[in-house]
Parts: sequence; C-alpha cells; structure tokens
Amino acid sequence: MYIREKITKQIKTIIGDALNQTVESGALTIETMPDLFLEIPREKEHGEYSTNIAMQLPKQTKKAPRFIAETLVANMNTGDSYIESIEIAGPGFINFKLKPYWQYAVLDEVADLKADYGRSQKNAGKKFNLEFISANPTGPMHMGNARGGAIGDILAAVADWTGYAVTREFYINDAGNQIVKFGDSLDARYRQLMGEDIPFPEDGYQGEDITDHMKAFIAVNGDVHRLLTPEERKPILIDYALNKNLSQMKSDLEAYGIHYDVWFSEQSLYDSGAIEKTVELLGKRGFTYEQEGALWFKATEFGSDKDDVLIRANGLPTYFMADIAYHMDKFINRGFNRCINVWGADHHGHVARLKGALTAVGIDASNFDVVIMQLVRLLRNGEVARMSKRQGKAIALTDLIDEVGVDATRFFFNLRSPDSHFDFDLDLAIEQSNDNPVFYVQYAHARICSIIRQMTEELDQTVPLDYSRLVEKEELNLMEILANFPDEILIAEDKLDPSRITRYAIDLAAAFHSFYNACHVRVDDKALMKARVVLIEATKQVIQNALGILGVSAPERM
RNA sequence: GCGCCUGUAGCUCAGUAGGAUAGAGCAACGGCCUUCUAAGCCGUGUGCCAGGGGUUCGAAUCCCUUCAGGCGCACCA
Repeated sequence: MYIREKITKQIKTIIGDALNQTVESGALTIETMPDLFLEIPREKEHGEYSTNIAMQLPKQTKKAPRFIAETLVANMNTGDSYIESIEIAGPGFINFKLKPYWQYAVLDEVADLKADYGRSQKNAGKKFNLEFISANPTGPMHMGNARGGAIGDILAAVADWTGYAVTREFYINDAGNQIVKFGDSLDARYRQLMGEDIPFPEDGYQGEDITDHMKAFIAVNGDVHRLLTPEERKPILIDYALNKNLSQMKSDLEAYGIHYDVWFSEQSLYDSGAIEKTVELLGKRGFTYEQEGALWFKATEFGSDKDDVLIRANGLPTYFMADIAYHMDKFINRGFNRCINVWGADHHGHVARLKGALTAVGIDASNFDVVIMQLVRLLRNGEVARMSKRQGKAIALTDLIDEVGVDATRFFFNLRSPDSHFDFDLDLAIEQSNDNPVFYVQYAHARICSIIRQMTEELDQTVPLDYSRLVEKEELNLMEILANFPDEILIAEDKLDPSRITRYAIDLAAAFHSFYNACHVRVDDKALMKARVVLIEATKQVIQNALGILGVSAPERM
C-alpha cells in the first residue's frame, strides 16, 4: 500500500471511530452516516488533510458545525498514527497536520518498486478493451487520428497500470458503403490508367494514393485484369489496396509508438454470422420491427428520440447493426469486463443508441464508455483549414510526426483533456518545438542523469543513508509530488482522462527544477549528498514511469 | 427545433464527489550561471470564472435560463 493510501485510510478510520463513539455516547444523533471524504487543502497552513464532515451533519444532528467538529475531535484517538495535531478551522473544517517527514516513505517505495512504482491492483483480474482510431482503411491517417491515437494509447496504458489486462484494438471498417466507394474509385483510376476515357465518380476518393495504388498494381500485374467486368475486378482491387493500406497503417502507428493487440475486421462479423445472430436475438427480445422494407431497432424504448434502421430495405445491414454485433463479441464472446472507445465528437450521437442497443441485448452498458474527443482544427497561417480525407487535403499523420517528432506529438495531443476543443497551429507547433513542454520534462530527466553520472564515484558507501537530512521545503515538496503519482493514475483511469498524467509529469519536473536550483546534490556533507542522490534517483524513476505511460522517451542527455 | 461539448488572466488551458485568499504555461518586466546541463530557477501584475436567476453554512463547480462558438440529429460511417 502506498503512503498516501495508508495515511488516508488511517485518518478515515480515526474519524469513523470518533463518529461511532459520539453516537454511542449519545453526544450526537446520526441516522445515516455521510460519506467520508478527505481532501488535500490548497493552503499548507490548513494541514495536509482536511475533512468537511462536520459541515455535512448539522441537519441530522441539529447542532452547529463547529460544535460537531469539537465533539468529534475530542473523541479522536490519534495515538500511534501519522497525525501530529488536529485543528478546527473556518466554518467547521477539521484539519489534520501530519508528523513531520512522513514523505520519506515514498523514497523507499520507489526504490523498492522501481519501474512498477505507481501500479495498483485495483482492477486486477479484469479484462479491458480499448478501441481507438479505427480510421477508415481507405486512405492514409491524418492529424485527427493522431489525437485519438495518443489519447487511446495512453488511456490503455493508464488502465494497465491500475491492474487491468488491457487489449488495444483497431476496428477495421472493411465493409459497407465507403468500401464500395473505395472500389469504385480504384476501378475508375485503373481504367483511366488503362487508357479509357471515363469520368471519376463524383463522391469518390480523390487522393493521389488511389492512383498510386493502381499504378503499383499495374506494375505488378500488367493488364491481365483489363478484360474483366468492373464487378469482377473491384474485389480484386479492393483486396489489393486494402491490404496495402492496412500494412502501411500498422507501420505508421508503430512509428507513432502504438501497437495494437487486435485488428478486428468488420467483415468478419458478416462472415461468422454474428450479425444474423444479433438480429435474431434483438428480434426474439421484441426490440425490432419492419417498416417500409427495412428492419428497425426500437431505440425509443431506450431513451432515444427516434428509432434506428438495422437492416436497410436493400437487405444490407447498417454500420449501427454491425457495431452492436461487434460489441456483443467484445463483451460476450471475448469476455471483456470493460470496453472503452475513443471517438471523435462527430460520432457522439451514436453513443446513446449503441448503449441502448447493448442494454437491449442484455449487456450492462455501464461497463461501456466512449471517450468523446473534440475535433482538432488545423490552423495554418492563422486560418482554419478544414480536413477532408475524401479531397485528400488532410495533413497526414506521418507528415506530422516527421515535422514535430513522436515525443512532442504524443505529449502535445495529451496536454489537454479529450473534451477540450483544440486548435492545432501547425506553424507554431513546428517552429515552437523547442518551447514544447515535453522538453521541460525530458530536460529534468537528463539533468538528473547528468548529476548521477558525476556522483557515482564520489558517493561514499560507508556513510549510512539518513533521510532525515532532507528538510528543505523544495525537498519535501518534491517527495510529496512523488507520493501523489499512484493516486494520479487512479484518477486518470476513473475519469478516463489521460491528460492528467501529462500534467502530472510537468508538475513533477517543475518540482525537480525548483529543487535543483535551491539545493545542490554535490556537496561536501557526504550524508546529505547520499540522501539527495536517493531523492533524485526516485525522481528520475518516477519521471521515467510517467513518460513511459505517455509513450515518450526519457533521454539521458540533451 | 432537439441533443452533446465548450465559454476562467492579453493568449493556451488547469481547477481533483460544492470548500477556506482563483491557479499554471506563454507573452511583458526585473533578478539568478568562477561547483551538479540557463531547454532551468526566483520575483512583479492582471480576473464582473460569458450574462441573469436559484439551491446552501459555502457555487467557477449543482439546477434553470439567456447569449456565443464547435459538433451531431441518414435506409453514411
């Protein structure tokens, strides 16, 4: 158990015992015990921990909050605890001041656990599925995918650190309308390259990658497909280009630091009969009906304002239909306890109806959540540039990484919570890369490495390690922030907000830089030097752990 | 029209189940390198927390409402 958790638990027990005692003695009458909540006050004078419990009880007890607080405090037994003193302040806050130097415990924890410091077992034994990006495989990935990729990958890492067995998953939209258009576009380019004078489909994919695919295809296969009918030829072209795109996506994502455990094909849901089974199940449960030749889902029974089509009049299932079958596969066939998807804000309307449909098939939809990521707007020369894949004008993921770098890209896209709107100023990102906060954190790590490199020979092994030499406020502050790391991960997981880790890393780096300027590690006092070396080694380790979650490198030199 | 997200310092954003004097970074100004990396540190200022109501001991935070911006509301995905 980590030090923060130990202390919190202890204080809660003390408060709980005091509450019970006051009730037993008849000093206070409490019918329903309020939830105990400890907070860390902003002001240091208010102690390390604080509770507002006395201010939640006046209604029940008919007593003034200050009186309640006094009664409780009188009944608190702090005997052998971390608590040094308790004060009642303001309208009735009970503030706990800890015995000095409780922070030292964190140094042992980090030294013991090293690369695992911060991990917890909260969700041990549970399977977690995180689906993210899932970009259309009809062309290269763009900048919007870069944000979703960073958010998803880091959220997956966060879940992993809380004990989940995590699967990172990419859903390949290799069925449906856009694949038909993809085929039409490929075929048109093929025929044009073969010298036919035919028009390009109006709503086709106009990017050059389509033409390039067909040039490469012809270079390999010659003109043997020329005499086939378009209907015979399209599946061959689609198969060819799709595989090329997918392997390109895989390698682009690996270069971005993202490795998927599962690439799940939408088409496989058709092939396996999963979709038919799902239709059957929904029908059996009475949630479908036919109208105008289409099969509808009674979404209105699950809070939607209109029903949704599952199977079109032309007999083809909708994307929605496939998505239901897909999530049934996740929850039921593959036994995931929790499934999270990262979607762009333009898909948010889909969330409620999918949750409704999952409920309809008997899945507890509270285990399914979607992180809605607000769209990235691209600013170029101070102007908003719309991104559109179909017109081939989007900034490619790979170009972005080439220009900004993997570390800065991942860090930058995780600086803010997913639901913040985000203007990506391309000119600024490129020219400002030296100013990017990622360097601030990496620099702290490199500084520590540099000190340690120079210290190793000077360290006197015979001097005993004595943490009590660490008394400066910068030292204590640094240790407190180190001690916060495990909680920070738990909160990030609970709130599905991976950007907390990025901000934590910045806070930690700031605490270190302050320490660095206030306290020298290399000092004549050997015992002090030794204690400080342990402190910076712990800091180095936690920076590594945080950057590891972010998928950002921790360089030893800069 | 209905729904989701957003509105906090000049700019970009934090603000942890409603908590005690509202916080960072950037930008501006002034300091700090003859001992560990100045991509750093220290200091200085600025806020009708979009507006208006309400809930209560207490609201940037919760509820209602108005305004502004983004995104949805297909037999597209």
